[in-house]
Amino acid sequence: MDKGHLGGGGGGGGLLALDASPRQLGFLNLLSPAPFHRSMEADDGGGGGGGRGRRSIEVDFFSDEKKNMKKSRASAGADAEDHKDQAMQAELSRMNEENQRLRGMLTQVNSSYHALQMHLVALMQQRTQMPPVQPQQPPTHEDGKNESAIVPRQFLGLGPSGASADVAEEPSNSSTEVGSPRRSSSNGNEDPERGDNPDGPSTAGWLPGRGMSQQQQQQLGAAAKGHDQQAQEATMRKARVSVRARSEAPIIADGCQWRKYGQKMAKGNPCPRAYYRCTMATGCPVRKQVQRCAEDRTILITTYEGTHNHPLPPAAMAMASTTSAAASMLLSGSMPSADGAGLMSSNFLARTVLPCSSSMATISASAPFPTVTLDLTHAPPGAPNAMPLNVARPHAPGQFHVPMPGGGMAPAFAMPPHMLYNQSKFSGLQMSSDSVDAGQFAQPRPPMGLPGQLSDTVSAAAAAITADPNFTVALAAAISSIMAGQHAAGNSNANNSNNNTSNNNVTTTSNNTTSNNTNSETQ
DNA sequence: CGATTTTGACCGGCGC
DNA sequence: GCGCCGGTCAAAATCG
Repeated sequence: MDKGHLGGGGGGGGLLALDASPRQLGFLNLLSPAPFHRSMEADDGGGGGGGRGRRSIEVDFFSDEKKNMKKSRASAGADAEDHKDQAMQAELSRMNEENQRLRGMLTQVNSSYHALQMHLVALMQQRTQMPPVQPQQPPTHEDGKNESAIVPRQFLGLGPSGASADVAEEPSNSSTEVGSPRRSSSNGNEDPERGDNPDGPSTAGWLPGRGMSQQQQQQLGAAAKGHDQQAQEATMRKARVSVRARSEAPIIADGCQWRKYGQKMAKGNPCPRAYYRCTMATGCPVRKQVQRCAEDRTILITTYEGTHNHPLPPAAMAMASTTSAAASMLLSGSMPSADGAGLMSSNFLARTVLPCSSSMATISASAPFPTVTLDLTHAPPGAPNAMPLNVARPHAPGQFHVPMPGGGMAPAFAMPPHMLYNQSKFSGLQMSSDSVDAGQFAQPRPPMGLPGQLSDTVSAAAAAITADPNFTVALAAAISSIMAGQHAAGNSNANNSNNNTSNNNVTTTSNNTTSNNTNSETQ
């Protein structure tokens, strides 16, 4: 299906798919010959039937170059055609050079990304094969032993299926879902994976929402674990990851293919909320809600729910991993209600995301579902439209807003930015010099050893790219997911050190009930 | 023709 | 029990 690449394939609707196909995904396709651009739809949703009436907008990050060329052309004027030609050619050649350099940079970035990706996969595999109880785990964390066993899996595959299926079969991260929908009616049955796991309605991760929960939960209960499991599962289904990013596009390009299945006017927000379902695989439980912020319509709020149950392209994996990671954090006991814990995980997330976007990570307890919010609305340093958003954003009582060092607020943990990388267990990422470049990318700075002009060019390119919410989201997702993996692995460390007590607190919230083995539930 | 979007209707949860 | 609201379904429309 090459039809729509985006948003669900664009198909009938003519939607441009910002999101979808890996091919088009800017983040991954930095190397593509065509200028880095993304297409987008203007306007949220509204529109009349089936994509008609929709208009698409192409955003070209190199448009400035084009403009400049035009300008130069105009200035040349009629008087000197020769000069004009010469100037044009000079300009062109210069542009070509810059282009090549940019491509080189992009190649580097890409390779860095792949390196990260590989590392992530390696980590995931390690975690998968790792025995439940880790040797280094501090003895003190008694309750945590379950977690230690579990969390990694959550990272790998939050879902029930994740426990078994993911290890053996799934190449990518995937597996179960964090949150989830309810009614499966059509989907549930079709799900191929479910067929594979007969025992697990529960396993499948995607449980038909409302209606099903009872029946299947009954089955589950009978099967074994009982209420705890049920509760946990429920929580899993409900855990959500919300990403706030500045984007004119109707949806964030996260590398997945989405199909819109509904749109509703949400109370208190003039902008409609759109509901999307992942269509990369039949029966994929992942859904997302897209809505513009009522206060600032340039901000796109994308809420992910669930974990993909199919292999994902790298780009999609980043976001998918993030949702899993975030959910795992939620489930690992660091709930919002738990002060220390929430703060801890919030900070963790914040630190995770910080490097690339100076954003905020928020964990919301007030929401109906445990939600981790990644606020990427703060453009990276050097980015054109950096606008503090949090100012306008009301802080709900139940939410923890973790100030990011780059965000103008006092750092939760007083540590120099560079420490964030290291202390965030970023060491794992620094497997190659290239990875470091990724960091550069995140925090634009003049590349070393590059000529002045080039460095400017690179900075500009970096700024342009990082300014793209899609990129920041993807990068943030990748990093956060990796970190989450570390976190999960070292859960004993992270949680134990700070959250041990939190486990107790967790119980108060419905969310928290899930703290135990999520994965095992499947069987 | 197949895939997708749109949109009204439906369902279930929740608060009163 | 009733109404509100969020989320989903599914028929119709549309596009490539």
